Amino acid sequence: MEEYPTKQPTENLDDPPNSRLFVVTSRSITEDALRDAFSVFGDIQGVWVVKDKQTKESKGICYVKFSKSSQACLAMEEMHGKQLAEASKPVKVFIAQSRSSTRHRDVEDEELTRIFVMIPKSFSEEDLKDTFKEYGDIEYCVIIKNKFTGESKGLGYVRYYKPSQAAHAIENCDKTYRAILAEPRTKATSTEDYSGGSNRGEYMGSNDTMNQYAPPMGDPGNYQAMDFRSADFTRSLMVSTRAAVTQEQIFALFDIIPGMEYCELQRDSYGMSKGHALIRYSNLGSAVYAKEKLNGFEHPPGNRLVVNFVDDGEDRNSPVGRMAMQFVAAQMMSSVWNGPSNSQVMKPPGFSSVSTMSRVQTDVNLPPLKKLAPPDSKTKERLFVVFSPAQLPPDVLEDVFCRFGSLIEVHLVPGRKVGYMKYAEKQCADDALAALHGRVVNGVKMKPAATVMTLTPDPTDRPTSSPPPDL
DNA sequence: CGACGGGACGC
DNA sequence: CGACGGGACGC
Repeated sequence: MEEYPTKQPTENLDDPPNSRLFVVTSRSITEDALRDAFSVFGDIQGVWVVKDKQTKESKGICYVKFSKSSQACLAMEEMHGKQLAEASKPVKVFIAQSRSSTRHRDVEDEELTRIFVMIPKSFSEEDLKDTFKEYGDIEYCVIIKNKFTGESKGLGYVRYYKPSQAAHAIENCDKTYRAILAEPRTKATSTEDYSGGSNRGEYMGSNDTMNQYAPPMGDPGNYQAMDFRSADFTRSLMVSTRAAVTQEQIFALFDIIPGMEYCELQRDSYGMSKGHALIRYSNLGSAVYAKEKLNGFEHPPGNRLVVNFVDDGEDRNSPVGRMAMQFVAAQMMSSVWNGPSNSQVMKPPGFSSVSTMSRVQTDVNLPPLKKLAPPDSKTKERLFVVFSPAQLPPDVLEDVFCRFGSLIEVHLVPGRKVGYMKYAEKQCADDALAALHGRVVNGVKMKPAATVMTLTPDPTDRPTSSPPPDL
């Protein structure tokens, strides 16, 4: 009759996301008491009371895993503050931090009540509300619009009052909405007041510009003393990656440069990498230096990281920015020679040769690199490319296919040996096709072919010359 | 304040 | 031979 196994594999703890509770309670509360109290809210997959290794006594902490996030959220909402037994202290109930996360602050309702959805461009905020109100009371709906034209970008936010409502929406709404929990806004400007009612005032009370929710992850070490360190010079970087990387990998890489105060890989609702990480250093120099050295760094090999400043309109090439960077560089060099002046570990092997290696080996005589066309360029031609024996990494493909000009985007079909190269000019696509058909890059044979555009193009736009070879 | 076990897959 | 993703908030 083991309906509810107490154990489950570690890899299921966060699946689905936010389906596990962190419960702080009296040390006297037993697993059975917890199970009794929480099982009415859903299917419990496991209960674990954390005990002292030696004494085997409960530490007053436990985890309760549900099969669904909505069940866990409901249990949290209903049980928080309740007494599980006579004379026991009221329980505190939170959604457990995912096991892969290194953060230590509680998961707040703020992070669990807003969803992010893809909607038809024709949707008004009223339509959005009407669609999602069946899952719970909505505090507000917002559609992301073009700032100038006011046209919808087909994306929206829905804020519910309770985490269980947001979870319910994510679990049950039509898949085409692709509902996920919204990432909290990154800049804590905090004076938002959508409701007129309950004031979400967690951010109030901090009257300086230091960031309130930065876990002190890096060790600022000796560099705090430098003149460049001040809230005014605090700078953030955005790291983009196309291949999967872990939070730990990004952390380790950017922690090489002293002064990292914040590092978070942004995740989607399934806990996978979304391809972006936010890094913040305590000072401008470290941020400038990190971008200088790590932009283009391949990690893992073949996956080029792109590092940019989070755009705030500041000029990084200002004399003070360069001085700040040189200051950090000098500190790091001296630390390499003299040994670390603090607990920080410097540089991985090959650090100095960042981004100097070519990642493309081919017999094709390639033209030089060309800039990509802007992402919003209209696609005039797509090449359908078949790879053998396997796909090439997207950054390698971008490197190769951009060289004929006007490349907008590389798109690989997941799990298949094919992909698309989008071009803003037909001639460029034709040139790439002619130069690359049947050629080998990094041991992979490529067979690009022109595709039929679904949106019928202007006939005057299609020259009759140079038909695709070999087809 | 209050954060992560014990035991060991299966053809 | 082969075939279709994505996605972020005026401070």
